Amino acid sequence: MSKYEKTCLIRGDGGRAIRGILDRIGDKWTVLVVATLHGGRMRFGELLTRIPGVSQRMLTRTLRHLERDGLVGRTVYAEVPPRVEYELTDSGRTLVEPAVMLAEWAIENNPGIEASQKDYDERGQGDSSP
Amino acid sequence: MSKYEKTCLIRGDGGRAIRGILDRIGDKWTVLVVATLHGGRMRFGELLTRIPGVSQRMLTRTLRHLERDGLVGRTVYAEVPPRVEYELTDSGRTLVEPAVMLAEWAIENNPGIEASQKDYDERGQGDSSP
DNA sequence: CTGGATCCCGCGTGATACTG
DNA sequence: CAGTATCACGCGGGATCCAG
Repeated sequence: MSKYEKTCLIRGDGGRAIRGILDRIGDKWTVLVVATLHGGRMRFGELLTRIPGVSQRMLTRTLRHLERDGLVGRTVYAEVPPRVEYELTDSGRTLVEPAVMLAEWAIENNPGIEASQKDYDERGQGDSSP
Repeated sequence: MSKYEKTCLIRGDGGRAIRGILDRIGDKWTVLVVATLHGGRMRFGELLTRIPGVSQRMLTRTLRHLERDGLVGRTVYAEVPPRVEYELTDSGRTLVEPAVMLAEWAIENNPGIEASQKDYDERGQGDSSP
């Protein structure tokens, strides 16, 4: 029995666990937030700046979800100009590793995948006309 | 510089690569299909049976996407009762490994995450009433 | 058996404006 | 600066019917 079959992604739960995680990190911003936060604790505005394209709303949502999951810690400073800082929890940090695995795979395979897509798309058009 | 910073998920592309992959495997069925297909080549109906809850439409869609990405191979047998078999390509197989990483993480951390969620949700309710 | 076509709903996502 | 509220849109994804 291989290592894969042991873990095998789908267990008795029909893949509930893995699906739960994928629902979480599969959304548009979670991974980028975690990745950015991996650089260290930082405040809301900084995240907003560092993550290109994210909206306030989405950043807030994502952070709340991560907080709820116990992957990100939130610290509010009772100051006149409000300051809130976020940081990965220990749990959150453990997520970075598998995420990096995936990222490495992604970076390595993206060219091939895009090529394959292009190939696939072109083939679909030019096969019926001689 | 740590290994993470080297790969760092967000590169010059602002996370395009990783986001591309996440868009792919982040959908509801891709990972389960890949995981199931990791058990060996099998036909459409078999996948439909093995993956609980997936609809015909979604299975077809997912397989098409994976095929387009070059992660899954599709073989059609010109028989009277149509038979189509799917199997992971070499590229597809390389995806299994990082996916398993994630799955292991998911299975290991799911309990903690769900506990954290429950905790978070309860805290939100009972803090204002003395 | 395989899988395309259609209809339909809910939710994720984003733009904008407002509050503390 | 941090966060919420509201609205509007598009797409994922399920059910169902039809075709080769």
